[in-house]
Amino acid sequence: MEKQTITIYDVAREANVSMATVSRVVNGNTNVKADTRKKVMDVIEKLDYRPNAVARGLASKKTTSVGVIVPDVTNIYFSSLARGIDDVATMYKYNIILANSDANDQKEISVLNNLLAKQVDGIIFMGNEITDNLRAAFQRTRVPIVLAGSVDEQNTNPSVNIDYVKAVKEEVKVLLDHGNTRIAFICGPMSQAINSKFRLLGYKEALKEAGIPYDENLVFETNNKYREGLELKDQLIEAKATAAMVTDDELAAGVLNGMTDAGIVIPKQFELVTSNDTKLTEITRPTMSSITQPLYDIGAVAMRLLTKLMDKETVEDKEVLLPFGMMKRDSTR
Amino acid sequence: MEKQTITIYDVAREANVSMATVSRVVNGNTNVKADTRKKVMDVIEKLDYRPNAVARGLASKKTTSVGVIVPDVTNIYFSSLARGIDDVATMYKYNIILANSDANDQKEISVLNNLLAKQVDGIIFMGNEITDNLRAAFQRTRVPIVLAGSVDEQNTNPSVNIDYVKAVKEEVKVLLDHGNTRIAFICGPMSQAINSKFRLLGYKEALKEAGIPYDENLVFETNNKYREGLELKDQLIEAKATAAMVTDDELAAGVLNGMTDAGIVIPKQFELVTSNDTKLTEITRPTMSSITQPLYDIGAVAMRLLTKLMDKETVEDKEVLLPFGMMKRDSTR
DNA sequence: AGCAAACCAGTAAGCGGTTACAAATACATA
DNA sequence: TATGTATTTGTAACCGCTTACTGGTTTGCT
Repeated sequence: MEKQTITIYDVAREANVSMATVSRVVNGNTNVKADTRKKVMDVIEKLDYRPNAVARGLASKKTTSVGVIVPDVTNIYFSSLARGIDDVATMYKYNIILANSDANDQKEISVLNNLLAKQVDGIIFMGNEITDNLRAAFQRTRVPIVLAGSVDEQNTNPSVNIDYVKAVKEEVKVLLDHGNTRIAFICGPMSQAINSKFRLLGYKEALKEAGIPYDENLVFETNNKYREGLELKDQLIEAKATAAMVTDDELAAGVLNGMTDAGIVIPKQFELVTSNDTKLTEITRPTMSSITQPLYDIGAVAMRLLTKLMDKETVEDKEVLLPFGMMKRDSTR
Repeated sequence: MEKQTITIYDVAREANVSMATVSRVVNGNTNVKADTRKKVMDVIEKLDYRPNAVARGLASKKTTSVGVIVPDVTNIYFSSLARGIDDVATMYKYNIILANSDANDQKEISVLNNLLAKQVDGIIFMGNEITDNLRAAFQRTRVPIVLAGSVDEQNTNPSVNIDYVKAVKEEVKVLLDHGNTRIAFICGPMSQAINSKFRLLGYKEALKEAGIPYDENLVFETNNKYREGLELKDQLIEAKATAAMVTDDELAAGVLNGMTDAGIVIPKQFELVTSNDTKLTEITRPTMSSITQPLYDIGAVAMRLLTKLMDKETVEDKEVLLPFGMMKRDSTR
């Protein structure tokens, strides 16, 4: 009892016009007389006709789908971006094909190829490490790709971010102003440019301007996991850190709770600043001061940028930096 | 300089075979002589040929894409499910087209139609309120649809869940065992069957067995937002509640922090149990006791079920209930 | 009225694959 | 060697839609 699908032919027959005409009204082509249009629309309505997007895609070479590559949707930083992407995509009649990559080079490439095979019209990539392989794969396709909340030191692709160097620098300065001289820098994988080339730089610059020597023992590289943050307390104490700049909220929550559990009073004895201003910053106790980033907007702007690229509009500014801010909450004095 | 794509024809020509043969080797059809296969594979390799999934989809009427409708990816409960779905989908060579619905009837229906127009092979639906309109739309298509972490009282679609009635009942019993007699039930929209028909029922049953009368004033309906939980403190105090069963972790975090901010010591003066065992339960202080649900697995199993349905395998058990548990943390005594 | 321009609608050739069916080749057996 | 069968491969129709091109109607203007 396969319910057979009705095609453009059925509509054409029923409306006594050619399929070309039906196609025209479906696509809003203006070269159709008003009453013909009406007649066709009525039949479409009556037959509950819905054009087959696959056939359309094949014929027009546009699928109105964009691929979204994300390390892990479960991470609220990325899901926030994804939400912005989806909303704007919907606005422009695109669908998103979402794929988790676990920030794994191999997966990223296989996922990318997969997406390209599906003929997506564009791709939004999140994940901060752009390996040479990946960059090469990016280059090999003519499908526009934009990076969201992710930097590539070589800037081969359009991207939407905030100025991480400056943001970190300013927050570290706040910490310095409070009299801290031993400020820890707790970040994700240094293999990611965003950490090693940008945020760390901001941290160093702030120290430098304050005339405080950079101390490697105050730098902690992690995998951005809550649990890792939790377990950092002893090292932090041993390093005599009195404050920390953390690059991920989950990680920061771990650090916060770990220190608190160790009996350290925050912010009195230890100040902490995090980076992404996700919901988590409000949920922890004490709440966490943070660099504020317009996460949703980063996604939204990236998608908007992508639509322009897909329409072959010329975009002047391919490297968008959105404004950031600082939100003081209870983890700083 | 449009980099032209290479098609199955190019491969056929280059390998001196017909396109049918190429198609066969690409699809792993066994009716191909070993050396022909080799020859074709070499050309595919050499030309870096990747079959056009859209054309394939049109010809074979299978897109290897499944639609995933989710209220909001930003909610960690749903993103956890989504992650399970994606992983299993990838395992079975499917891609997921993700769409946020904001749990809004209108959007859900438009998104559904959209997905169907894209010819997805199946759909996973999350969102607990299945309106008649939506149910009708579900019924109208022959594309298999499974509900993940979402119930429909009328059970018109296969689904994967835990036994919410029982889970809530057991947790409330724990609270009762601790001597609480005024236990609040704080939930999301009652328009969602999962709250009004299942969890509330579990709550009532537990009370009944304990011989405690049901008191409407102890039931709080919200929209599952952190902020709402935060603001519930006065009402909770006024209702003389000494414990609460909460149906969403973000909401619970709000309640927890609200009460704490109001000077109530948890769990000494107020006990709290939440429902989804997401990362949040570990991040709050005190940590939150929770019903444990295999969120990732619910998504994974739902997707696996869907693959069976898409393959037209007969599935005996269309209403999967996964095991749940209880995790005692610091928000209960 | 006559003719060009503007407007509408139809025809048919793809888009890049899958697949039923036919044809060709290989292999086995008598 | 002839014949039957099994195995490979090729041919071509079709999936449902877009769109270039063509031709028929209207409309506007002299």
